[in-house]
Amino acid sequence: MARPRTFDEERALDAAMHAFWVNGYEATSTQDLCEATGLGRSSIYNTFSSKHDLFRRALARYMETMNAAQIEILEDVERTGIERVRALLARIIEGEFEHREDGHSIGCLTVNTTVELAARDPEAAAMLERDLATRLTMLRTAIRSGQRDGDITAERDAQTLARYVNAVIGGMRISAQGGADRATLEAIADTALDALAAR
Amino acid sequence: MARPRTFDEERALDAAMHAFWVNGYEATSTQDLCEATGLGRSSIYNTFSSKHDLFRRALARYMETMNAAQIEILEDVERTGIERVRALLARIIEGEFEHREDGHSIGCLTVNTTVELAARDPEAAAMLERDLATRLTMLRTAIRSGQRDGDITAERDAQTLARYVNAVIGGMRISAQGGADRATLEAIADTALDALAAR
DNA sequence: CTTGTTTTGTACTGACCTATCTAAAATGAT
DNA sequence: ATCATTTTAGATAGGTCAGTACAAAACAAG
Repeated sequence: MARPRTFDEERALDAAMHAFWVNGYEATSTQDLCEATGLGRSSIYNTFSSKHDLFRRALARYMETMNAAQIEILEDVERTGIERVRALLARIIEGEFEHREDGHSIGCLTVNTTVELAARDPEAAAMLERDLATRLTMLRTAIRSGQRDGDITAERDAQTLARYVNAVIGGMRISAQGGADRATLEAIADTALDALAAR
Repeated sequence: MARPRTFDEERALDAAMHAFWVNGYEATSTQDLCEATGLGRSSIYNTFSSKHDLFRRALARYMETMNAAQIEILEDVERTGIERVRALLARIIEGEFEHREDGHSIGCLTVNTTVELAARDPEAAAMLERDLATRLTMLRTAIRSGQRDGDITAERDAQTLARYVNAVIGGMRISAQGGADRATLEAIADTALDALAAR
């Protein structure tokens, strides 16, 4: 019994997420967010109560969609453990070339947020910590599966290997943002997998 | 035949560099820079003509000091190739624990700048590109030395391995900023070296 | 001690920042 | 059609931003 919204909240959230993803938190003004979402200031502040709140929701949404895509790869029972990790790295390279702006990779919002905000925004830090934990769990599962099958080395425990793969992913994203081309990223991924292979 | 400066330009530059390093470019205001350096606005604008210019000089200084320290490790003829790379990774871990603020690692200014500015600041991007090239050259040299001695795998070319090590370093710095402790970083480094080892 | 030059502190400028306020517009329920 | 409620647009507020203007202070050279 009141005026209905003329916009889709999730579409607006996606647009805001993209804006933060491309330019970072500080460099994205509320004016930028209005233009990115197509909403007026009132609508934004009415729906998401502040810039910081909107960022939190955008980050949460990014984590959800990203992890949903990665869990499918890492729990794919059709593949062996190491093949799942290889597929994950391939997916990440693909993502770096899907999400570009002016010929540059925009990287990964969680990595970008770790760099920009983790030290001075406890809420963002807590979200990143939880997200890291779930990603490590997914990785550990795939890695343990590979260790059981014998194609991933059993000389290091799954948690260590998971943290290593996670770090390599972060490094690949930085490399992509630094201008690395596809062949370079693929070579990094291939080399990184050498450390996982059973020998 | 005029009033002399009462401050040391290089000390001021170091202080500014540290401020940018901790908080990033956008989140460091000119007021912050005054407080960090102890200079007044006039002195800052008189010496460094703008915030952006000061940032450029701070970044250049960071790159110089960082690369000077790393070249010593990577060209240490007392060590084999792989030991040099191992020493480099150990040095980087050490650095992550030397440079902290409120219990958080402040990471690496070049990585932070790649994330925050590379896409929209062509000058910073050019500096980062040159810096990457010199770091890859240093790494390649050490890696080639290890390949000649037989302790680094010859199955991948030195350039690929250099890019891999560089990516791992970036990933370790992200991990550190994300809260990884020393043992975790050391385990990542050890695992990463498995991909370099001749087998 | 005067003159010329540079540095320095402080006040200021105009733009942009996040966020709010106000009132008109829109719509479902009665 | 009227009412209650919400969304929306636009103006506004108060603060902070990078950068400048200006005059006082500090010093070296003569």
